[in-house]
Amino acid sequence: MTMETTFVPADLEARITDTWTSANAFAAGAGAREDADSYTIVIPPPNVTGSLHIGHALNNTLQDILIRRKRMQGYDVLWQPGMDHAGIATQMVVERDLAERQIQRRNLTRDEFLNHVWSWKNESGGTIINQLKRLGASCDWSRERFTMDDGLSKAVLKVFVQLHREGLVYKDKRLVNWDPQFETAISDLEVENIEVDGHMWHFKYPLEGGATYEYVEKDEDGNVTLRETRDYISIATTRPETMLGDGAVAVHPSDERYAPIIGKLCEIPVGPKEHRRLIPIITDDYPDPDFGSGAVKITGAHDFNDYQVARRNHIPLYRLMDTKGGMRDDGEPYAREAEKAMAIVKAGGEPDKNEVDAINLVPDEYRGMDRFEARKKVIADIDAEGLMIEVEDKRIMQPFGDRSKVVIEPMLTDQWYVDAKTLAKPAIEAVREGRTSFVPKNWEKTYFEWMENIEPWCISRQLWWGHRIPAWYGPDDHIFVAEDEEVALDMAVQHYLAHEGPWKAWVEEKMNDFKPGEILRRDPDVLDTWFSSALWPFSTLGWPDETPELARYYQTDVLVTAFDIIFFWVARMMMMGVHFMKDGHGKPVEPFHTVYIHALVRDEHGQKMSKSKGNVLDPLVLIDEYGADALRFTLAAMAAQGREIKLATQRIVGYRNFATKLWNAVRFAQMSGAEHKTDFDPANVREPVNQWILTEASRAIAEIDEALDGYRFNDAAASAYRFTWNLFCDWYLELLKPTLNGPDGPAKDEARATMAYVIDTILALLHPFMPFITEQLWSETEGAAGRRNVLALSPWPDLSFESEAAAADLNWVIELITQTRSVRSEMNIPPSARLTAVLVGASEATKARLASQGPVLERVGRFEAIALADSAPDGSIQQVVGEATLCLQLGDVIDLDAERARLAKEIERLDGEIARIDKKLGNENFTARAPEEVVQGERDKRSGYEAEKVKVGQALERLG
RNA sequence: GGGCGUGUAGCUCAGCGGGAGAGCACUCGCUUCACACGCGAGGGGUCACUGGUUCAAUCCCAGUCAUGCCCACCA
Repeated sequence: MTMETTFVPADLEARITDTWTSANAFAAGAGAREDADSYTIVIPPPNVTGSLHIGHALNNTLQDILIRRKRMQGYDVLWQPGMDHAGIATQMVVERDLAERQIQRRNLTRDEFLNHVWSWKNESGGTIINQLKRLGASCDWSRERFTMDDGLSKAVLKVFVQLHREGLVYKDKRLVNWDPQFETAISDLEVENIEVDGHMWHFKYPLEGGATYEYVEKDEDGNVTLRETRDYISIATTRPETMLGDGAVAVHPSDERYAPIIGKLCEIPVGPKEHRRLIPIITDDYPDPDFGSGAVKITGAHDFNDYQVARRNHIPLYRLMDTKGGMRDDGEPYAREAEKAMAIVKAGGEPDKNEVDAINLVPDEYRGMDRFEARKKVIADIDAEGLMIEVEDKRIMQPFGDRSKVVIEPMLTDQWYVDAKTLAKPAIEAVREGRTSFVPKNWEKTYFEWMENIEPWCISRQLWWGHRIPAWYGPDDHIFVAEDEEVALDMAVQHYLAHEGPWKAWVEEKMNDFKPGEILRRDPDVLDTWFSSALWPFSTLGWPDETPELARYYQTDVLVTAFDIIFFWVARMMMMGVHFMKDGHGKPVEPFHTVYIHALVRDEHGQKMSKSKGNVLDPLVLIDEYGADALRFTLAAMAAQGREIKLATQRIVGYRNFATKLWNAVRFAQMSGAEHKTDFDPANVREPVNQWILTEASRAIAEIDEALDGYRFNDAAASAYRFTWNLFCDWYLELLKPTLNGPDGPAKDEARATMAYVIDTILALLHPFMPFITEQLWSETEGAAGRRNVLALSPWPDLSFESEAAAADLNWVIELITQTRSVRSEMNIPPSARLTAVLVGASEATKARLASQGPVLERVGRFEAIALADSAPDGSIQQVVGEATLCLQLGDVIDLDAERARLAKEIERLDGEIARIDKKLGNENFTARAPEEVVQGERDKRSGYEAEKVKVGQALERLG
């Protein structure tokens, strides 16, 4: 076997992937022990339109680390992959695609369009799956699922129908967030509120018939600051175009300024003068008397606050806009429509929603106008009449669609809702009682906060791509919800036959000559994408069928995601999971017992990565350049809990170097005859250096296990890094060199075998982090080891080995060499110079160490020889190592002044330490109240420093 | 307005009651027979500020300042 000096990831990543594939290494249960527990993670399904960004890379790296370790530990592992159909995103992409071929969706039938989507999906969709494979994600790819698959669609239907039957899904007409670009409703979560520069316009709403009143303003002490006669009420608004739909003006009941005109009518100062609408001045607790003029226009159909006020006060809701956000262009001429509206106002009482909705209160000259154009015209018209009081510049919060980026309109429409409040209760309990817990724990607060204030979830979307709502409407618009049309039809027939009325005879007649679709119309809307995502942990396992996979792998273990998905997805999976999944006793089974929330990845300055800023790091480019292993290790090493990840390519370079280091260490071991023995037993190891590295390996394994069990990926990565580089490479391999270069014999054999064993341990420990290079190195050493398996299916290291004696020996060796190097550097002794040294005042133990470790010390410390002596030779540099003093004999070359200075500095340092401890020990409160072992520890440290100081002092004396 | 978080070496970050750490950057020295994507040795920090608890505080508590994010209906 020959290995290049540098590890080139691009050459072997594809090959290693093939190795895993042909070993079937990622299949559910691969390599599992008999009677193994299951370990399941469902992937957060990426959008079918998606491509791998750095957030995906982090998310899937962390999952893969968990999965690969559990697999190696012998669990029955399933990492369930798949994709989300991403309703709006996909429809958008396909529509754009079609537009390039001069095809408009509106010119296609629904089925034609859906065919286009499916063929787009088959040709261009799902590139992210291959990108995940490049990252090394060890999902069971044979089980890939798609939220629009037959099985998952069946789950969606069942859930919708059952929730409807239980009254937890219902249809309602209320204000929703409307996206005028996509012409669909969206949920609260899909709205981003962004602060933008805006204006607030103050207008006069004249009182009916030119009436006047005494307007009085007072300061806090009740002194009158303004008194004037007014024939108007002052209204402020950020959205003048909605004035056309005003239903009232509201003031606070305690606001004395307006008390004289409560119950009177005022005029909306827009539209043809002869048909200005009059609206009542009412009281409500909503207006804040201290804000603006204290009077608020109430536009119930176009503002969420106003909607509440309007409903409370029986004010009609006038819809002004069409689905594109333009001013309505339907109905009768404005004059006629305004009369209808006035008739309603005069009649009083609760207006019929549908009747009001049919009224188009947009003046004729505004009809069909874009909403922003209409705003300009309203302002200009009012200004021209002299009714504008002022324009205020103001930062305002404006809602935008998270996909379309256009301004969202509150719109009065019929939509389907999930009663989230009811479903949230048991989902809150599950977390409250610890059956599901968040890591880090503080995210539970965020979860509770949202779940306890949850609003009805709008689940219908006016799109074509998605799960079509299984609701059918009869000729009288009666709703029948069922899993298919046949059942719905049965329900309808029974319904109509059972109810006397105009439709009974009609149905009886149709029954004789039935044509599908003649009696029932299906709801055209589809469900919110997140509705199907909410079922992902069990729908992917076959539910509603009782499959073996469902029994085996549900409940899943941990869900790994970023905090921005808690509301969209985690909360909804919790709601659906506890509602639909029950154990044998009917108790809810949560979809996962742990939710691990990781950070968002930022650029190196903490800025959000975005195309416009040009600071996007593309994981695929990084993989090409540095290898998937380097990227993965970097992400893991930086994934500390509770902190965002500021990713700099410098770090990736550093971990690429780490991969190269590992590569060369194994290369060196191979060249040195490392022997991978399957029957290697640490208990039979005799040499201290080998016992020491096994002790350290054992510690590293324990650290990594503990860290990964606690989802502290960064700690695990740091332990693996330190052990591999700073202990194994920097010390162990160096210390082994004399033996490896020496004569054949038991010592060399043991070195070769131990070295090979520890390398296997390192490869296994690093495998979850760096699967490619470790798998490659594992196969490089195949011949000697007689490997049975790919590393991915090999056992996770399980070593408990400790030799205190060996650790003490080697720590002494390391200290001696380190100190000598330090002295060399300080005294400008060339690294190449081989020194002669004697050890003075050595204990029996140290003498024994010197005897056994002598050759190693000489080689690694670059000594000509180290002998024992009773006293320090003249003209030597002395350093205290433990209880002994090492004297470096330099003859004439020694710079006595420099050496005196060095020793004096050392004494100064020791004096400082001793003084600090004395201060502590001199404090009676400390000696009396601190734990005995802490006090004793300080005393021990003090005597150590004291002894060292004596020896350094002696060395100084000898210099004269 | 509510909630969560962060301020530690030039930079990016660990640590979190008893001797201030890592990586990168920096300085110095190395053609040491695995590796210059390397080896060795260093310099560099009133651990934001002010109080408090404690024998002991970078760490716990309170407040201040700075800074980031999430949620929210001030027209």
